[in-house]
Amino acid sequence: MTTAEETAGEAQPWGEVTPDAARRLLVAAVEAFAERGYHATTTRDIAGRAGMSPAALYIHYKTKEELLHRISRIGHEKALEILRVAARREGSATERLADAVSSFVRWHAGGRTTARVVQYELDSLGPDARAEILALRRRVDAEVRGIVEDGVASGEFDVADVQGTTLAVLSLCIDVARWFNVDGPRTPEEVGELYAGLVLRMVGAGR
Amino acid sequence: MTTAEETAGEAQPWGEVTPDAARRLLVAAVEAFAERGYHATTTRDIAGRAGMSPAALYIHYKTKEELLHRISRIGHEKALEILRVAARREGSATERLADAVSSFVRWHAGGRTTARVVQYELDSLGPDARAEILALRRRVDAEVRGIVEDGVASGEFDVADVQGTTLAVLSLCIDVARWFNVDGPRTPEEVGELYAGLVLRMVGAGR
DNA sequence: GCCGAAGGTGAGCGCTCGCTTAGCGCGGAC
DNA sequence: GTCCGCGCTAAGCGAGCGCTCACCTTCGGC
Repeated sequence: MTTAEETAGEAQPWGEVTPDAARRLLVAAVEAFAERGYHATTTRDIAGRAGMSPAALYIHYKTKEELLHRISRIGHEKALEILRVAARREGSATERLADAVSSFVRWHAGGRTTARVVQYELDSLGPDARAEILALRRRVDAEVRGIVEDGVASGEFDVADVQGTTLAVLSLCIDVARWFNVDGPRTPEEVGELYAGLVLRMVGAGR
Repeated sequence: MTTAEETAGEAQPWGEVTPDAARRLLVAAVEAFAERGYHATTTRDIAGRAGMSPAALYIHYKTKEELLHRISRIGHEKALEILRVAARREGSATERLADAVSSFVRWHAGGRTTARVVQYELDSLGPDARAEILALRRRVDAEVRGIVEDGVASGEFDVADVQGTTLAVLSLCIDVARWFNVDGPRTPEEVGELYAGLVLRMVGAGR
């Protein structure tokens, strides 16, 4: 039901997917997977949302799972890039962590449709695709852990369990995709600001 | 594959479900839903895990969805009870919040099988069942918010956005069910302790 | 003007799904 | 001993699934 407006919240989404018909199918799949879940979505539903016949899907994708795989990889790459930009900018560890959390949360809230699929449908992938995505997740974890370690080294942060705290920070951000409601009282920007402040407290910044 | 050991981590699970055959089916459904998700689980799989024929399921439950509904209600009631006990014990808001978080997290980590179904398969319920469960969730939220409000009133906590912070605390705890791994490096007790400390920092306790 | 490739459709295959139905075995009442 | 009723099974129904196949259109190159 929401085709243009909701996905427009994401910055130029899926621009790298060509040709046009393949992108329309992929966008339709993202919406359907986010609404109903991978297993509850039919190939007929995806094709119908894209305005095509059921058979058209198989011209551009070998299986329904390949669609999920493509969505998941592109989404994880986008998430990783967001964190890489925040981690590599100039500034203190405090500033970089706040930036990382607020932009990561904005992505999960604003692009909730995509983020839901990316974060919660991993188990529906086969072993090989799943392993590839898990490797991307470890790089996501490493980016955040790097900032936390920098802050501990510089004395800005006070963290006893770096790995556990990093896990908690990422977990907090990712779960936004589960509960965030576009019609709710908060904008993605507001949640990003709130969460950045909470995370700085979690790492003991500014004590 | 894991029948006795994993569910044994939960305290006397599903003791209220009778008769015995109905309980065995329900436990089998919890395991299957947690492993594969509701839509990817077949009624034949559930019956098979319980050592019965596919038709046996329909003697005790009207539909597959009724199984999920029962699991979800019992699970939410258990979660709510855990928080009620922590919220109503004697002690400062700081002590009660730490208790609530650590016991809530222990439940999500130790009973990850159940918690996964309870927290992540809500969308697979029909509108009526879903509305009933959402009412239980609001009560869960109210319990935690009550503790946070008490802490703010007594001056123990420093929280600008009580509702938003409560949401974040619950979100952090719930997401444990997604990432916790029984074979991982941490016990449920360790995660509970770690998270209680992080949450106290989030609410600005002991500054 | 003709041709081949690319991109699409309508029909439908084989299969498995949730669920139903007819009937079997067996323990307790009398 | 007989019979009832409960708990269960074997078999299978109609429907909808992922996916395929034979065929049709459109269009750039020559």
